[in-house]
Amino acid sequence: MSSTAANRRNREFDPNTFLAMIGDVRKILAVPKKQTIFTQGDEADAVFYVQKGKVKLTVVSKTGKEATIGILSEGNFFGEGSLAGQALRMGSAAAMTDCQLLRIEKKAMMAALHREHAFSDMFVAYLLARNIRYEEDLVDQLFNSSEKRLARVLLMLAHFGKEGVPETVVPGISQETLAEMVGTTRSRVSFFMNRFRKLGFIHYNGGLQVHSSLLNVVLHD
Amino acid sequence: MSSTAANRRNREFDPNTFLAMIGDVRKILAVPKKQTIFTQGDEADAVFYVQKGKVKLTVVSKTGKEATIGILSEGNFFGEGSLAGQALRMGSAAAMTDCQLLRIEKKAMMAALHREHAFSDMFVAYLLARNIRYEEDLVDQLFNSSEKRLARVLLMLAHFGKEGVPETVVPGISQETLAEMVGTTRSRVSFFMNRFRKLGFIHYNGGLQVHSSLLNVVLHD
DNA sequence: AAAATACTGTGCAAAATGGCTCACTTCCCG
DNA sequence: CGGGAAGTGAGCCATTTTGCACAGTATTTT
Repeated sequence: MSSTAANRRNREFDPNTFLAMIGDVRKILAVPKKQTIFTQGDEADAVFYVQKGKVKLTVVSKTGKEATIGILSEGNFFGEGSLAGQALRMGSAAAMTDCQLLRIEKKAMMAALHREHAFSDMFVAYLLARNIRYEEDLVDQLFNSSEKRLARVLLMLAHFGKEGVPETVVPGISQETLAEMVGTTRSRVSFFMNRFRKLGFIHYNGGLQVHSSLLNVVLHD
Repeated sequence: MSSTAANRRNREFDPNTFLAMIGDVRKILAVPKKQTIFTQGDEADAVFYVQKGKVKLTVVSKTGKEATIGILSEGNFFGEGSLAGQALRMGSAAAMTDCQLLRIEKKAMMAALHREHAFSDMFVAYLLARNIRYEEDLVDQLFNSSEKRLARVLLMLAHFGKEGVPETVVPGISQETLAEMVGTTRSRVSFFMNRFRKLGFIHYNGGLQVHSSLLNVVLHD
């Protein structure tokens, strides 16, 4: 459902229109896989827009635990906290694949939001979609067991519905990362993944294949 | 921190300016305590703005469990999902106290967002603040035990920092509701509340008093 | 004021989860 | 190519959490 929103956005605003609205085209970053984009505690003075690739957002707690807040694909913003007055990054961002990012200075972003109706409309649409997504994640945490949460994360990572493809591979994502997204331990993820595999919900073929029947885990009592 | 953002908003946009921007002043609702504002599954064709009072947002799962997504005070919007294309309400909203609400038709809202820069800026600021709040809630769920989550919820409900008041009373909120917000069972809430009381972190005086020392529960390992 | 309805404090057994450890397997880098 | 680092599958046990159940205490309602 968040992919639906993303598609809607992409139809209306291709990256080029986008760049024109911001004005400064020189701030396109090519970030290689695994490279850090910003770190928790850094000064926050810019917003990023993913043009290509996948970005992982993480937070580290005072006790050293790590959580993964989200994995963003093209068409998404991150680091928007800076626009709301957060002076420091509340989390870290890193490239999971080679990425092409647009770095937008806070000032330029706010100016564009004032100036361009279309841009502002688009950003509002993005924020609404993001809100919905966060709300869903939160509800998921409040309602479901770690097993169901894992199933849901896997389904979302598989990009179901995109072009009607019945199943898709998730690029090398570790059980550790899955555990951080689900909010549980790696051993638990290992345990459930094997259960899913034995039940035929997922399949290893070089990469990881998620079968849509995994939905049953989420939907069933 | 979300109250900080709310204050900032209120300084810049008082309800009257607001009304002028929307145009139609006749849609102010007076909602008595406990009354339902909308129900999960209803058609979603309007956004609401809290001018006065407290509103509780809840979601019911397929298995009948209930979760409380948030308790909103004045200065907040709710039901914005409708603007993002959600045709049906994903949750329910009910008045916890007598409320004064502004009901804004989806069309009027979107028109105002197009037309008025100031209004659009304000709404973007609101959405950013809301995003931050959701992210914090999510991180809290991923990191902390139910005891710490309860402590955090109590602290937020107590509106700390508002005018430097060291402690505040939470109006009649049941353990059941707290459990729904924290994502645990009522018996667990009862257990922790008593622990907090014995440790002097909270206090019953007719209403519930939350002492700032409760912060220690959240901060300590 | 009596009856009906919430709400709260506890207790307990069953289930789920967290936190480790250890042995293997893969993958990447020098 | 070899070694080291990272990732995975399993098992074990202490805690935490759930899911009831019940009795006592407020609150409302009539």
